[in-house]
Amino acid sequence: MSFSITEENYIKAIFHLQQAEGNVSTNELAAELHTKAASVTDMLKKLKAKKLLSYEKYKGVRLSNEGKKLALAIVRKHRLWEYFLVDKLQFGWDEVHEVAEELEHISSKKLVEKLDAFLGYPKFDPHGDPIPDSHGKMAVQVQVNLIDLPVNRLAEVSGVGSQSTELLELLKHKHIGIGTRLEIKRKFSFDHSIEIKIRNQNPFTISQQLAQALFVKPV
Amino acid sequence: MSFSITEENYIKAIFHLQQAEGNVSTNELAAELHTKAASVTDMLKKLKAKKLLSYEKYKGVRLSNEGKKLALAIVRKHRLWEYFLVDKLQFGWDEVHEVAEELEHISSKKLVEKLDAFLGYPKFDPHGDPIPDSHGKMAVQVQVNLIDLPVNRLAEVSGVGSQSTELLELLKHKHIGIGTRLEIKRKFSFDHSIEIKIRNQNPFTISQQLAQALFVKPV
DNA sequence: AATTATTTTTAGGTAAATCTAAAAATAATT
DNA sequence: AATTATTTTTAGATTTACCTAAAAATAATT
Ligand SMILES: [Mn+2]
Ligand SMILES: [Mn+2]
Ligand SMILES: [Mn+2]
Ligand SMILES: [Mn+2]
Repeated sequence: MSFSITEENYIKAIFHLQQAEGNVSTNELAAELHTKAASVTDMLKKLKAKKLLSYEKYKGVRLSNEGKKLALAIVRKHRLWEYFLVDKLQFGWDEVHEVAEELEHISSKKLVEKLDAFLGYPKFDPHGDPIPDSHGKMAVQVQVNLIDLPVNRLAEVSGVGSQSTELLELLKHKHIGIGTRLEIKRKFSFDHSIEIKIRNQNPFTISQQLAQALFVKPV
Repeated sequence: MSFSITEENYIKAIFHLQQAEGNVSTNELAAELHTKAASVTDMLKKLKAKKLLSYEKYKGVRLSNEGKKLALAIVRKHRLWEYFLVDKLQFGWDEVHEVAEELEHISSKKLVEKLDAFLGYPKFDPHGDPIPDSHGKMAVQVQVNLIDLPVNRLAEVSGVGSQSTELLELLKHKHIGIGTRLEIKRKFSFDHSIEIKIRNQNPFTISQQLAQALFVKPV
C-alpha cells in the first residue's frame, strides 16, 4: 500500500506525540499539524480504514504495529537526510529541518539504504536524535537533560532540544557543540542557572533555558 | 510564487516537447503526462493565468520566459540528483530516472546550490544530457548520433537515447559505456548495422537500433 | 446533580486535479 | 464545397484534503 504525503505527516505526528502511555487527542494533533480538529477527525477515519491506527470516537488514537513501522521508516529518512545535509553539504543544523520535511517523503526504498551506506550508517542525527536502522531499531538514548546532570560529573553534549537558529547562535558564541565535554560546577536555585566548565577554560554560567535545551551523555 | 508538483510536471513536459519552432498540442501533452486532453486544457488555463506560458484555444501552447526559467530549474535539479545517485550512491543509470522524478520537486534553492558544489559542478548527467547551471545555461551538445558518425572518425560515447535496463544490459555485455572511444569501420546498408572498433579489440557489428541509441562526440 | 466549559464529531461546502461524455472547432478527404 | 475524421474544449462528476458552523459527547465546576 502507498500513502500520501499528508497521511505520512499525520502518522509521524502521532508517533511523536504518543508517549509510552496514553492516546493522542484530536486537538493535540490539530495543533501539531497546524490544522483544524474537524480535518483531523476526517483523516483519522481514513487512517483507521487503512489499519495504521486504532481509533474510537472521543477516545483518541494510537498507532498500530503497521503504523509504527511506517512512522519509523519516515523518521529514519528524515534523520538520514538531516545527517547528509549537515555532514556532506555543510548545512548548519538549524537549517535542515524544513528541507528534511520534504525529503522524508521520497519513496524509493533503495535510495534510503544506499544513502545510509554512503553516510556510514550513522546512529544519531545532527540534533542528537537516534536514527532508526532498516529494521526500525534505534540506539537507546542514554542522554539526560543538562539541568539534571549531577555536579562534577563529566559529560559530553549529545543533543539539543530545539533546532532554532537562535539556539545555534548562542551555542556558537559559547563554543558549545555536539561532542563538547563539560561538567557542572554549581547550580543556583534562585534562577536555576548553572555554572559549567569546559576542559581548561574558566567556568561560566548559563541560563536555565539554555541548560534545558541541551542533552548530555555522561562519559 | 510557488508551484505544485503537478504544475511543475506540466511545465517540464512542455519544455521537453517544444522544439525551436512550433507549439505543443493538447494531445501531445496528454500522452506525455499519461492524462486526458480535458485535464490538460484545464491546467493550461491555470498556467496561463500564472503567466508561465502563452496559450490560445485550439492553437497549442508555448512557454513564456518565466516558464522556461522554471523548466530549466526543474531540469537542473533532476539531472543533478541523477548525477548524485550514480556518482555517489552507486546506482546504475537505468535506475535513477524515477527517483529523480520525485527529487526534482524538492524546493530548497540552497540545497540545489550546495548539492551542485558537492558534486563538483558537473556539466552532464549520467545519460549524457547537459545540466543547466544556476543561471539556466547549459553546455552545448556537440554530440551526434552514432549512426551519423563518418567511417574512421574516432569518437567518444557521450550519451544514450534511452534509459532502459535492456539497453544498459546490452552495453555492459559489449563493454561500452559513457567515455568509451570507438570508430566506425563499415556501414552495411542491408540492415543499417555498423561495424565498430574499440581500441585494441577486434571490430564487431552492432545493430541499427543500438547505434541509434548511442550519441558520440568526435575527439 | 445540575450547570457550564471544553473537546470532538457531524454536516455541509470549497479548491485542486482528475475523469467521462458531449459539443464545438479545426483538419483532412472526397 | 461538402462531408468525414480528428482534435480540442466545455459540462458535469468524483476524490482528496481542507474549512466553518452547529450539534453531540465528555470533562470540569458550582
Ligand atoms: Mn528535523
Ligand atoms: Mn533532527
Ligand atoms: Mn531522468
Ligand atoms: Mn538524465
